[in-house]
Amino acid sequence: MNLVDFLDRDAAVVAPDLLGTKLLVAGVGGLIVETEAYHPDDPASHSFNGPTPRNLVMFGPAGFVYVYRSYGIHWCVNFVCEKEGSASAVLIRALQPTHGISAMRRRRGLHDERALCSGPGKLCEALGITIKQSELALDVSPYALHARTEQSEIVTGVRIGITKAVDFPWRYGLKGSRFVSKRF
DNA sequence: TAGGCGATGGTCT
DNA sequence: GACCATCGCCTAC
Repeated sequence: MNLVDFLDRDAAVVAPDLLGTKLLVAGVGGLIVETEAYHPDDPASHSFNGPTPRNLVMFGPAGFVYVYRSYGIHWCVNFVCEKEGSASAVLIRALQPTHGISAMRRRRGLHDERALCSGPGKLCEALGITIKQSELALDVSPYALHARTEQSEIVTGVRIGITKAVDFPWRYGLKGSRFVSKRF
């Protein structure tokens, strides 16, 4: 697929469309089972208050990766979407591990496969994503994103862990997946 | 299974 | 100096 065309759309369209695609970082990763959309005019979005050194990549073209530190401890990874008007992105919240599971277990210090990537901070640790992997293109090594092979049923819900615009249903998950961070 | 809470540091005001 | 797009451990049931 053409990655830039795929991502250069409304975040609320891209987010559910990403479910079932395969994200790999240096060969380690799995199927995306949970995402959240963040809109340009969304008070909960990092881009809402305009560009800063941290979020600048969100104001660039679609197809790039935005990594930030959350709660001073964790890393979270976003895909930059269309920039029409301002900036938008999709937060990747959970993966179903398929590739490099032994490497993920080593990084996470965990055996339970379900807990390896069931949250934005967890999947970054499992895939080895830090600020060093921010502002890189998604279609260039070490990143790779592969189109899904079959259409999947999608469930929606309210976003998690935010304090603003809490009632927009911009959280998307693969129906019935055991690998999401919280049940819908 | 569900809810409370401490750890911890970059970013912005 | 305050704010957090979290996690994991601990309780209570």
